[in-house]
Amino acid sequence: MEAEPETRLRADARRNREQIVAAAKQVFLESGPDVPMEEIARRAEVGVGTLYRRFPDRGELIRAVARDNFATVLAEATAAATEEPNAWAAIVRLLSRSRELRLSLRLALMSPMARAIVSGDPKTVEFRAEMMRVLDLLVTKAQAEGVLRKDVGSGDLAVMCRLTLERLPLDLEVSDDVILDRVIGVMLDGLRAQPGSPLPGRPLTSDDLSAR
Amino acid sequence: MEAEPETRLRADARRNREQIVAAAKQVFLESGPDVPMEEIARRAEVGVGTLYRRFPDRGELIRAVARDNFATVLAEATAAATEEPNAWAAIVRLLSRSRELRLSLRLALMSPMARAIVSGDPKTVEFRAEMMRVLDLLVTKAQAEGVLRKDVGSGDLAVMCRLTLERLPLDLEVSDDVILDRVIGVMLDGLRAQPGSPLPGRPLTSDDLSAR
Amino acid sequence: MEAEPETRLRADARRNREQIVAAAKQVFLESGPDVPMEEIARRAEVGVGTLYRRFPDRGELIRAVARDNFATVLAEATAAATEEPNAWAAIVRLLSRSRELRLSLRLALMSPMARAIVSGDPKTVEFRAEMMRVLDLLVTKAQAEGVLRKDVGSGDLAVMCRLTLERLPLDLEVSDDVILDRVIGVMLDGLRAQPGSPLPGRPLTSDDLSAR
Amino acid sequence: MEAEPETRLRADARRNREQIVAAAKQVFLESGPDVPMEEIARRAEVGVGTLYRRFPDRGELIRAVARDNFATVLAEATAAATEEPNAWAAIVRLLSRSRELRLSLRLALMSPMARAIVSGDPKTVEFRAEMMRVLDLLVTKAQAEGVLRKDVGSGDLAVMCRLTLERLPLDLEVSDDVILDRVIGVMLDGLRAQPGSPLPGRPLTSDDLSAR
DNA sequence: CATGAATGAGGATTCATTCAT
DNA sequence: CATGAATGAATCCTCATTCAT
Repeated sequence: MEAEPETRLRADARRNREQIVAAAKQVFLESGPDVPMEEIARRAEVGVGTLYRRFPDRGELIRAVARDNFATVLAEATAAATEEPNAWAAIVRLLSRSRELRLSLRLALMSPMARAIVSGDPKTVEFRAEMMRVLDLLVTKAQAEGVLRKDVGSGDLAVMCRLTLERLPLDLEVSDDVILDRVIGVMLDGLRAQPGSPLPGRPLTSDDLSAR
Repeated sequence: MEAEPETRLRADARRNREQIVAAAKQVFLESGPDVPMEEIARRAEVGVGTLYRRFPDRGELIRAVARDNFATVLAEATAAATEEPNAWAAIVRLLSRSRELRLSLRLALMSPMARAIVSGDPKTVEFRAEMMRVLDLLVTKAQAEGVLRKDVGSGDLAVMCRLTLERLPLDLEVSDDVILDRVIGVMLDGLRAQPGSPLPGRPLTSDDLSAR
Repeated sequence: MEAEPETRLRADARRNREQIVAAAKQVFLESGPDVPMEEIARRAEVGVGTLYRRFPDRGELIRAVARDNFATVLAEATAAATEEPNAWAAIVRLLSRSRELRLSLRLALMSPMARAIVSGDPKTVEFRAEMMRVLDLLVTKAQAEGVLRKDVGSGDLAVMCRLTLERLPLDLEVSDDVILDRVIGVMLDGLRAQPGSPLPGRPLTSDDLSAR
Repeated sequence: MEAEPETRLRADARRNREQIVAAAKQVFLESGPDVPMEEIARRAEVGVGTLYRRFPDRGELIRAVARDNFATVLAEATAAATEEPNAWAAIVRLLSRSRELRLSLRLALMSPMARAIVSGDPKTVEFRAEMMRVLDLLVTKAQAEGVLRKDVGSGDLAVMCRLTLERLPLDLEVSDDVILDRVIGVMLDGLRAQPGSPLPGRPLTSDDLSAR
């Protein structure tokens, strides 16, 4: 799903690049986006030099990891929209299954620095646009199906997805997944078309989430 | 609401301490928990030396900021429980008003390092215990009132509070607050005692959230 | 002769600063302007940190050394102009005695990088202006005295001074000083008002040497 | 004028070698002898690998560039001695025309490191010997012609040539060439057999300039 | 007791050189 | 043989922490 960057690389160089991104993702998750580059290189079983040849600075690496995640998230969203029998099922799957995505976007959440880097990336904008396109569709359809309450928009849905990506602060007895699944359950119930209390404001659209 | 540490300090020393914690909170929020100590000192209009006299190392400072936040959060929770006419109203207020707390606990969420430091602090355990005590009470009462669905526990409520503390990643057109208020609305509807779909697992209790 | 930078520094800090500049001058001369900062720090008997506190980067240090040299050169020029009985004698002394200055300005001659840094410094401009002021005076007076040929200007003199600052490439049997004194002798003879062949172009003035 | 090294190389290999030396000369001049090898390779439109095949290390490359310059300088000196009608004319041409050589030897002047490498090269010794042979001849003849003052030797002449190779520090309004031509004019006048003041010491011979 | 200087370990980054393709 | 990738040592620079003033 990635595009041009690694278009023509010698076979081994490409493999290296992938190893590095994978290692970085892992290490960032474990220890935050400030881990020594050397640590990342070690995990990727590469010399620091190689890492730097591929990613001129930490920012570039962060961007690469983020893009990689975007691709995964988008793929899952598209799959849900495509494979599920109806839109509501897709939404349920998206929120629930995003458990598998939880590991991903957390990167951008960590340090303000990382946040800034990712936000500044044009690819981020692209990703967001595509993601919202998918969500828009789902929301419209699910509302037509009569299952989704009318006063929510794709923007609201996006925010809920985002929230479930959160890493809960501590090592708990119960796993993050179990816990979040319950919260998601509550949210899904809250999303159902029912007498429920009206939400403040108006449905958030994809436009509401455009940066700035 | 702070406790013993600064029990007996000369007036000016106490003022220093407070300035430092305030500056640290601010700076941590802006630039993450890795900002140079010197930066914090500058903001607090103190020399680094003074900062170090008060907080022997960065960890101590992070702990102090966290404790300060705990105090605030707890105060708000207690106030809600006390002042609202019924438990459900208190819960609504807690979730909604936590908007005012949003700025607070984010600290612990930033770097894995900060997380570790805060978790390791006995005060954190104390805080959590007290907080859960309040929530337990609210949940029980609200369920007795017949408004809160029976299959949620104080643990579930805690997690939802926590989620609303999240800083959304980007500068959006619509403010974080507005957005989160809508999600909270959905959650509250989902929390109502209604035919809604059963949640997975069993109600989370305060014990389920004990660390480790 | 240096001005504000070290205006109010604690006694020891000031001493450190001076030690560093002295060490840097020495080391730059020995090994060029690319020597490891650590080497300079070692020579100055300071930690690298201290060096960096005083001179945020290598450029700043180079600038400081250059300014220090400017002061020395200017002092010598002024002294020559003041103390010698007539302008010709001052010129002779300037060219000959610049032997003592030889060690100095070589810095700027070394790497293109160093050159760039020094040229970009406003203090360099100031220095040059003052220096040319002195030379202008000397040239005018010496020509009035009838000793200096009429077709040279202060610019020409400046260039000759500059050339004598050159470090001769190799370790020779005969010292650089002896050798250069002879060249200077030839130049001085060539500068005398005499039938000698006319020089190409017109006398170089201080303006001709203005940068750009 | 180069000798054995590339005696038998395939035509394209030789071309490569020449491109590299040319690029290196250019780049050294622009940015000093510490430019990344990769930069040189790029300019020569070769891979680093190729560069390293030809010149096992940076020193070797510097040496090659220096030797190349030596050849040029020597050729010019010989031409002057041969083609000019008399020795004085040859000397004048040598000093003046060395304008064309100015670009050359500056290399050795840059960093102490480069200096060391070049000095250590046996070819440098050879070059110097040949050069001094030519100068010796010129000096003797020019003195016999009665034009050159008696108290200078070939060593003095060599030093003057060297000085005119200097790059003047800054971007001036007037070009380096014009300026240096005037200084050379002064020197030439000073070199004329005339009552001028006696030079210090004794004429420098080629021996005086032997290294060490 | 406050201050800001000094220290030095640690992490980022570059680049000479080697080596697989 | 040419190429460009990989390596890692060397150097820059920052910042937590200590200590003299």
